[in-house]
Amino acid sequence: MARHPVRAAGDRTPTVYDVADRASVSIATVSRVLRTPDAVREATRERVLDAVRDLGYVPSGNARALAGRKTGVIGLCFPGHDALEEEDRPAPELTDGVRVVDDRRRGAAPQSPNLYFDEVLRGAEVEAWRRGFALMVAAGRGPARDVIVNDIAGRVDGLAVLARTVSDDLLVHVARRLPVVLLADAARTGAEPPDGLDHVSVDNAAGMQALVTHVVERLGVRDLVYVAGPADSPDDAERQRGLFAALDAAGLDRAVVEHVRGDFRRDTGDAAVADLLGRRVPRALVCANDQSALGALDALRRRGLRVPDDVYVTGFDGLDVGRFTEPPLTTVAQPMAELGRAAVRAVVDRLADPGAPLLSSRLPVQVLLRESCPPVDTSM
Amino acid sequence: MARHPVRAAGDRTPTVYDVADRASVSIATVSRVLRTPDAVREATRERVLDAVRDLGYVPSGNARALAGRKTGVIGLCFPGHDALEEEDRPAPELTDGVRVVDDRRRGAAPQSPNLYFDEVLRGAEVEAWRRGFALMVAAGRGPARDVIVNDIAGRVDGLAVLARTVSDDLLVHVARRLPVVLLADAARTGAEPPDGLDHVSVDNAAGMQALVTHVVERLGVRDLVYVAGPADSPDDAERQRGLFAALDAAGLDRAVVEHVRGDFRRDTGDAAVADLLGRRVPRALVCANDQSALGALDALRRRGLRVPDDVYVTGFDGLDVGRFTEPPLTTVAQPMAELGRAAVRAVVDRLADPGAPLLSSRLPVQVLLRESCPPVDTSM
DNA sequence: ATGAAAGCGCTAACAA
DNA sequence: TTGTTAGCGCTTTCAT
Repeated sequence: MARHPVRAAGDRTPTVYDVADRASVSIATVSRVLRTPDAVREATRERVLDAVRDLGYVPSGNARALAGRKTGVIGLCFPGHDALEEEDRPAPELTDGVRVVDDRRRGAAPQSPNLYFDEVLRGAEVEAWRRGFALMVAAGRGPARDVIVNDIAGRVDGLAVLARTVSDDLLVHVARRLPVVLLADAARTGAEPPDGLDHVSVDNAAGMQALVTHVVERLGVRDLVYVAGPADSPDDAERQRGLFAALDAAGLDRAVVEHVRGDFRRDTGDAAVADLLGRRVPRALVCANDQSALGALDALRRRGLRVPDDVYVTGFDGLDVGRFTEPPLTTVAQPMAELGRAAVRAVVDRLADPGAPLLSSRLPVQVLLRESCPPVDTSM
Repeated sequence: MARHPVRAAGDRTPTVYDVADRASVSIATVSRVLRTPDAVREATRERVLDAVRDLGYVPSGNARALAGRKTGVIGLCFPGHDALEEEDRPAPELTDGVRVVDDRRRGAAPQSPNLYFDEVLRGAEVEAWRRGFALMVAAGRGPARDVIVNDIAGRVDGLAVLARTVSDDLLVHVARRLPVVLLADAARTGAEPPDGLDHVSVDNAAGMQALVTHVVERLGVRDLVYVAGPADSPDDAERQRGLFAALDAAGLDRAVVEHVRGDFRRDTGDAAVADLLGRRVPRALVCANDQSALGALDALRRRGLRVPDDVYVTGFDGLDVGRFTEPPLTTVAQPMAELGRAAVRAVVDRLADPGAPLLSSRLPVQVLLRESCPPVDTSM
């Protein structure tokens, strides 16, 4: 068994010139063999391919991109993965020991990593592959964010950026060089979104409106509490708009709805709700996202309240876990993977036709009625 | 509001030369301002920066990488996302309609996308960011796989590849050009893993052994069924090794264990188990992964069998959903994100010291005992 | 502190 | 069918 890396430390990585030499052809022919094989006589091609094999030649993507004026890469930037960025854990243990731990339920469930971005990323990856592009990702954290985005912008053909990842200024700056599409940029409070960019987002407001309409009109609930997200979240703002729209349409006073300010995380959903429940128990708890709803479910269970019999609970996002909770969680499913795909599609389209009119698409959402807030009132 | 993209269709993207012209300096100075700002007089620097701003200049990463002989990018290759690759769904609807659907539990749960890779990717991304690298991903599908990997290999400084993504030949080929680390390459059946590469994997065998030891020794189970994975899965092979090791150590005949061949997917776990249960009901169902275990849970519930009272069920992977099932799923948690981080770390280390001895590390796993197969027998 | 000039490894005319 | 030759946009000595 080898005791050292495949590549000897002193090896210079071979270039077209090396291959050309070894195959006794010009570098142009080497290039042709790789890019347009049919334009080369069979025998020559074989010789070149052999040389490639013998030398372990891998063409430099950078040189190729430079000469060809395109990279074949699309960049995807989104905010950092919160769960992992905070804890600065120790180096992993490399022991062979297997710990066996009692992990039965105790207290509130810890925050799980944000699955939202994972799915967007997955969708983007799939679409990029289909279109023959590679994908470069940067989940920005901290001040280095702008630097890295700028950096990435210089190595791709187009960029998809999730809202609020980087400053608008930077966005506009790089958009002068390459196509940029903005993802999930919900209605902003105050500032206008950067102009001149393609947008792809999800219809938060309509989804929440449909859900709440179901709750108040179909289930006849008059007493509900909204467990909000962070005050500065555009997503939350949009969802609240939908909430109010539904109330208005049903002729309900907005004041009937109490707001509990959460932060989209599971433990807060839990804490905020636990606090609220000490005072009063509404008929329905409409949560701004699934994580909070999961927290609420936990809090309710610990207080011995039954869902949906005593309280209806709804979430928003459509996380997979929602199908496995007890009871399964009613929610509004966002087409997250679809969002990623649509983003890549938008970039590629813009690349193909730089002059096309600006795109601003909203992907439809879906209300999934499950046991935590069922299609009809089954509590009687 | 703008009705056209920021970048006018005819704009040539500005280069160092344009910036240099506008700032009345040489291109060398422009480069210095960007790379080593302190080596430039303040006034000059300002002028250059202004020009950068005015022109919307973003340096070409490719040119930079070419001249600098390094890209600052690490590549990550893994097998395609199965869930999405199969269905070739229609273009998304762009209507504003919100569908409201009854999504209450009916029958087996559909397959959810493979969360395994998502987490590895997340870990890799975090570590890459920390080390100042960008990450380029390719989830290969189909025959184009090798092509794209080769392609990516040409545009990164190092590569992390999940086992079985591409042919060994290709792996060895590209490893001659840059550092390659192989991920989760479990013991193979037959062929030797490519030599001369760094390896990072997870201790499948030890994990399964610890889990089964618990089942047979602590819980005293003698009648168990193993719901296996695909016959060609090295992961499954390792887990089976662990299973047998535990049986041997407990003095149990391997023949007491019936194998049900599954394929790691939720619906098969369900189908295979449903079939089995028609014939006999063992005391414990040891599943090769969590997805199958989830399917098993479903099948058991539909037959009115109680977990853990009638049957113990265990999984393997440590997916987050396992904490929310009824009952919560006992499993072996793989440090998936850690795997991604370790991979990037290995690549970066190899880059730093090409001559270092080969790395072959196994990350420890953790047995999580939850209600589906608890620490002690509580059924009496 | 700044400039001139030589590449980095490849593609794409244009010639032959 | 194959070779010659300009760049692609940047970094980096080496001078000045």
